[in-house]
Amino acid sequence: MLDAAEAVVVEHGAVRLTLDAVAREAGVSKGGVMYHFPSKNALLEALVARAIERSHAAREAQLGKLPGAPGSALHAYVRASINDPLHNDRVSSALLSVVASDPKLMSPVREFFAQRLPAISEGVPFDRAALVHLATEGLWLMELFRVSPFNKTQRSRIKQLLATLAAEGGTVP
Amino acid sequence: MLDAAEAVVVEHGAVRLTLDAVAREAGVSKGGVMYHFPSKNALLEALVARAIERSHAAREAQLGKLPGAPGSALHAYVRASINDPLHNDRVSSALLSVVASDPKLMSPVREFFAQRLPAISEGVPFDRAALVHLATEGLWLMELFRVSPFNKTQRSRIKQLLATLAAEGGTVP
DNA sequence: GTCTATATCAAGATAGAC
DNA sequence: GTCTATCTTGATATAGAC
Repeated sequence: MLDAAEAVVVEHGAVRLTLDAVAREAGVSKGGVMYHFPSKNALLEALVARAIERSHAAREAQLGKLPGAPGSALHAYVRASINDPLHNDRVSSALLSVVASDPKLMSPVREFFAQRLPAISEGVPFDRAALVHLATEGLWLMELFRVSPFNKTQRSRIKQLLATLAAEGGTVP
Repeated sequence: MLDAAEAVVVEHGAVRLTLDAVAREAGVSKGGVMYHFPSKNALLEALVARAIERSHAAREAQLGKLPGAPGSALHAYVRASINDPLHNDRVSSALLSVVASDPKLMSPVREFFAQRLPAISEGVPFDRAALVHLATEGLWLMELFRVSPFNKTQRSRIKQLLATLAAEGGTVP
């Protein structure tokens, strides 16, 4: 059922995430959908929770692949965030614009960000953690809204730059 | 009329930017609103254009206040973006979530970003321009969505860091 | 130019049969 | 658990009077 909802969101955007559309996609009727989710907000909440969980998992996975040095948590975060568009990104992307307009739906997202900062900052000076975090998030969000002005070459250069900064710091010319 | 629409957007969010609400705020009737804007999308387009224009003007204003050294365009951009919440930010904030779900409305925004990058990159190495740009945009967007995990102290430290990097570059520890 | 009245529609939600 | 049918609401948009 959530899979069907995600499919709708990815395909048509979250604005057109209607109970009808989910029902059609899932091969059931509206009534069937509303048995599982008493309201549309409940459905959105579940989608948000899932996206957060996946994002967390992606970061953990990257962390497992890196040797445990200072800055590795930050580095893992960068690697997990800057990737070729993954399924979860497409879902988050479409979701964000709808979720953002409802403070109640945003609150788990806010908490997610609040908890992530200390986790990725571990063993790294504040300036470095903040800068890398903000730039990574900036790229992610700009790509989410499809307003990133960087081309493929520039993007991979940025990717490299952020990875280096995350792992060792460095000088910005 | 646009002022009324902005007032509604700021106060109740763009989701509730209805023709009724605009009419009430402007002190006219729905018919009156629709005389000026044939459709709701036309109204949104006008709001987007206005927000873009103001954003551009804010940057120009900062640029005028800085001595013309290499990196001053980037520095001016940082100063214009990182400020205590201005009226235009509140409008953009509320607008973005609605506009983002309509590619047609997003296209002027996309163009704005594309044209801004070369403007603020002038006379600055790519790495520095990209990093500062992304981090600034990251902070702006996170604050837009109220998910920034930084407190007041941290924020002003970041502000200082970005200003320094924009103006002279530097070392990230 | 601005108003009122109305058409039209899409969507969330409810109730009760099966 | 899932379906159909129906209610209700809120919003865009149109038509035509003033």
